[in-house]
Amino acid sequence: MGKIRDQLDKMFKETGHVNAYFPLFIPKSYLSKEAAHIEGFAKECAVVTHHRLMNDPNGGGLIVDPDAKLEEELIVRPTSETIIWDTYRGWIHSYRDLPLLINQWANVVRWEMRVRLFLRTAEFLWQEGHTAHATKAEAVTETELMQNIYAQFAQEWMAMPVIKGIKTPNERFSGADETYTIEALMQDGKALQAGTSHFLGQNFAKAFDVKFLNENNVEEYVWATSWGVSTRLMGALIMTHSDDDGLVLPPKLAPLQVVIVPVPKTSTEIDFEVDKLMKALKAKGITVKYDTDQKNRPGFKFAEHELNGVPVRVAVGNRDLEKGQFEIARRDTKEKQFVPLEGAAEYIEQLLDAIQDNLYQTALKFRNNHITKVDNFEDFKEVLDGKGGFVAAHWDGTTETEEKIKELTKATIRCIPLDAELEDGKDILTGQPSKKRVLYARAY
RNA sequence: CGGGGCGUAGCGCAGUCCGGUUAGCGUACUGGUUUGGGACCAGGGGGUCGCAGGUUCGAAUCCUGCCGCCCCGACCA
Repeated sequence: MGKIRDQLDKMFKETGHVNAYFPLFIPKSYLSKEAAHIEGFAKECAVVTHHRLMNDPNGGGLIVDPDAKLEEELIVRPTSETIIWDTYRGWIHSYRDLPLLINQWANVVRWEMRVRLFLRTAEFLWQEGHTAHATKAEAVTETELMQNIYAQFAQEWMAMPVIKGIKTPNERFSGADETYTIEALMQDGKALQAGTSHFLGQNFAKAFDVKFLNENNVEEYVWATSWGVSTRLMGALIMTHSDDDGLVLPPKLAPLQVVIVPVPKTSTEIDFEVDKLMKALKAKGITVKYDTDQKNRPGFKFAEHELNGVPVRVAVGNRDLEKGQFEIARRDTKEKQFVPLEGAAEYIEQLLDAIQDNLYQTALKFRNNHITKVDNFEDFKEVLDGKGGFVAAHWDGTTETEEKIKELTKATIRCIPLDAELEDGKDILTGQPSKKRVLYARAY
């Protein structure tokens, strides 16, 4: 997560955003100010009702002190729009205060009924950007910019292809006018929403009365966006690349990029060559570890580092030294190559790039092979139950149809792709006319 | 809250149906020999068998109640 956070943070800052931190507790009254917003989150809020514990006079141990009830309950933030917009009211008065481009890294709580490691946990770390703009066009541009940054990060850093699209009204963020999404496909054929960017219109500005004077001295409500990705990305990373031998990490995000395993054990000659290689790698900014742990044998170490997804393994023993070479293995394909001692660092540098690229290409091929066009409901069900993945089908644009299909098949509309071609067709369920295909899938 | 499953050594498990030696195996631990794909030999320790009642000469095992965890359903990034 460290490298994920650092890189995203860098990309946010490069686009003019600054970090800030807002309170964990949100007074209940704030949350209720935006109607759609509270409707979406009310069912999954952790609520603070008391501020003190005491010893049970009947000997039952620690209990909540009934006399310490709060006048107004506090909600552990499920997201921070309300408390941030309440704050923005005091910060924004003039067009000169805009745009306001703030991001925060924070833990949030959504009291889910069912949790799933990495993908859906009651508490999770995420970043949430909250921006305020003078015009609608500028806010929409910001929303699209952040979707693009997420897509770029997913593809260039996580080696995970994503589809950029917008959500249907039904799947939209509570309180948004439009939700932009990046959708990924996991190896089991299920889709995963990997990041969202919301155009909030003036909904929160109106709910929290955030106005500014424009250049013509006319008072207007400000336009808003919010956008976020979470530790869910770690789940996405794991489920996109891993295999039966364990994790497979893209070199750009691997905490450890190269591990060197001495075999049979360390010796002065091996140490000498390894030291040279490590210096050369470090000079290139490559993270490397020399695994001199005496407890385990080389075979164990090989397996262990594969399990942990280390992209490149270098093995070196006396036999190699006699031949003046290292054995270099890549995690993604398991291929081994003997490489001369001189120039090994350059070889590894290129290999890391090759692995990064190969992971992306492999995932892209899989994803593209799992987008299936269907034109009737029978085929639709067959693809969902068999092949899985995204199903590109015509939709009549109504929430009723979307929900009916969800009820019948458990598939939801993941997004309306931004690059969807205009094409006359008929809704697979109702036969009503449709102008473009949307992507359905069973999703996490 | 409904349906299903599981609680036995630090961790992972067998034993429970059909009650009966001292409750066992793997791993971890210690020592030595090893080390080119998850080593071998030896050693010793480690347990209120989830909790509470009950049946019985005798309960990890049968009965009743309770507690905890996991999976599936309604929710969701």
